[in-house]
Amino acid sequence: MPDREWQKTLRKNNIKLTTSRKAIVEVFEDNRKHLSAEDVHEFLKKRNQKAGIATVYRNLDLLTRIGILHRVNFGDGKDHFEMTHKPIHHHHLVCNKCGKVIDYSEVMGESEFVSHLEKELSKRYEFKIESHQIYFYGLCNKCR
Amino acid sequence: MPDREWQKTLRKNNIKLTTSRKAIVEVFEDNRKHLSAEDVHEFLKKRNQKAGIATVYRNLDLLTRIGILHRVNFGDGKDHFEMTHKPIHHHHLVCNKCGKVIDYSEVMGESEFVSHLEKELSKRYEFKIESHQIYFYGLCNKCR
DNA sequence: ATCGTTGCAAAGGCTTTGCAACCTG
DNA sequence: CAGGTTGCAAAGCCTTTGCAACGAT
Repeated sequence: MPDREWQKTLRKNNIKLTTSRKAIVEVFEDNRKHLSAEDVHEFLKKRNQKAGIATVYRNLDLLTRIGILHRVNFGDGKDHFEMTHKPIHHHHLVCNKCGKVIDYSEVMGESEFVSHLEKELSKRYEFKIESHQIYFYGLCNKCR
Repeated sequence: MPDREWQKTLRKNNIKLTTSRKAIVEVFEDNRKHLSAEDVHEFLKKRNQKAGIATVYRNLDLLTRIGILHRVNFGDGKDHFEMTHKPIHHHHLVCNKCGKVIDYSEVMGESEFVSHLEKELSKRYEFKIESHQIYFYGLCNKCR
């Protein structure tokens, strides 16, 4: 089986492919969602691939630093992570009442507009933009 | 002196205008920035309007719930707050290296585009959108 | 064999909470 | 005067860290 993209990234950064590390990335591959450290920890337990919670934190941080994961924040007091290379680039809708998070993507013209914004801002502030996140907050269909 | 807008909001929600509460909002009025609870606490000390840190937290939360403040997150592990009704609506650029945050506004076409997005998303997900936030991450001019 | 990585438990940082005293409307 | 609000200290949560044992290259 050929290396997956993220394994190349590990090698390129001289990072070892340990059992826990591999298992953690696989949780995200099988679970295309924004998981908290505790979520990941739980998923690993279910698969009998237990890793200490400290290991989970250390790896989420490391994988974020080298660009395999993204850190997102929904205002619930903990960090969440998701794979950077999802099939489709997306953003989030967060319910202010129940905390539910909806991923959305493919709104017509959005990516073009974001490119326009990035170009304008990087020029205006001499800022090298590497990523962006858009959040909409409100009430979901159940909470309205 | 006529009531300021936020004082009406307090009254409307049956919330008392206490000394600490007033002082906290004034910190934001004089300091149009994204402050953490600790920042606010410090500013109050400087003005000899000390309030316990718990009071600061409780009020930041309350003021956020009734819409006078907005909660923003820059990935530094603590919440930051800013006045909702700034003279100009704005978003943030966050430096991944030094953590510096730049407020920006008035990029041509941005507000029109966001309205378009909101309309589309609220229809698609039956979601009542109340606010939004856009973050760009990258390297500031000093860190590049 | 080397040096990164792991687990555990302890420590740390931010935020929330219980409770009695206090203050606003 | 009633009920919201405050201060203080303790407790709660999420996250990080020290250190010895372990494991990938």
